Amino acid sequence: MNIGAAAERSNVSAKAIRYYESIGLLPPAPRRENGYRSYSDRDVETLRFIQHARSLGFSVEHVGELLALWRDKDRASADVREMAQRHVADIERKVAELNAMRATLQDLIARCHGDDRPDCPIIDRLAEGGPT
Amino acid sequence: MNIGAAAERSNVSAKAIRYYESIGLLPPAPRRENGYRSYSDRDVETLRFIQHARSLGFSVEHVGELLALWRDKDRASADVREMAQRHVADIERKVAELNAMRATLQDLIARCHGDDRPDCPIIDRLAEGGPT
DNA sequence: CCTTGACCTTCCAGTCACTGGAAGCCTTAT
DNA sequence: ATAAGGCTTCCAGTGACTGGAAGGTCAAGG
Repeated sequence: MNIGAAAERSNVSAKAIRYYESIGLLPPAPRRENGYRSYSDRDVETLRFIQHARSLGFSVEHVGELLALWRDKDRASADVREMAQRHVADIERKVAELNAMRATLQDLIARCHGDDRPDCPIIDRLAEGGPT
Repeated sequence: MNIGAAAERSNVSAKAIRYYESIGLLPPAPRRENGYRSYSDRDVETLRFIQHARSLGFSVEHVGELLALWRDKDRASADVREMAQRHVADIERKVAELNAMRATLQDLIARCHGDDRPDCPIIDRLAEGGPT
């Protein structure tokens, strides 16, 4: 099948597939006589794997490691688990960071009357920076 | 004061200050005879404002709008408040997305024995994609 | 006077994970 | 014959910087 069909079936854009090939995440696809890339059902499975891993927030680099583990039938599940745990820790750090921002902003919003007067604790906080 | 001192006092790197100037977030700093940029205490306040807004997660573009509101003594606090609210909504979307990833991953992790056997629901889920 | 080191200047490249678009070839249908 | 659509490559751009190279400036020390 051509790249467009593989893209549709895997939910990975043709652009992205070429990109993955260019950075070595995927091996170069075999070419037809006309130069078109040719994909098998197996390749589509790989693309789906990538898509799922990406949608869980794994970086492309980590997806490469997950692919290697997937292909390694002798892998230790502990290795996969550890990667997932590290990634969860990463996500939790980001969530904590975002929640801290949200809390600060919501506090400021609550104290801003939000009418046509210029007085505004949000701007004040940005200007002063100290504990308002 | 030179860019290094302004950077130190504002907690914005010299590189970033030049970058902000290059994209028009800051007006071009006046130059000394030797070509060095010269900053006033007022400029440092502006840089601090930027730093605080950035650390609350506002994009550089939005920081520009916040700066404009800060400088506009006739602003309506409602405008500031609305920007902050939009930003909070944005943060909440991201948090929700991250939490969905985290939940899925934690579920998979819980069901992965994580020893030296290869069997692993995490890899299975990535490969199958369907509800495991 | 000269050097050393710490500044400062500009500009280019790289990050991450793609997307958009241009220019051009291939295939299929009308 | 031509039009539409898919394929190819390559270049540029995104956001918000950071790192580094090449070179000018300045103050202190030998």
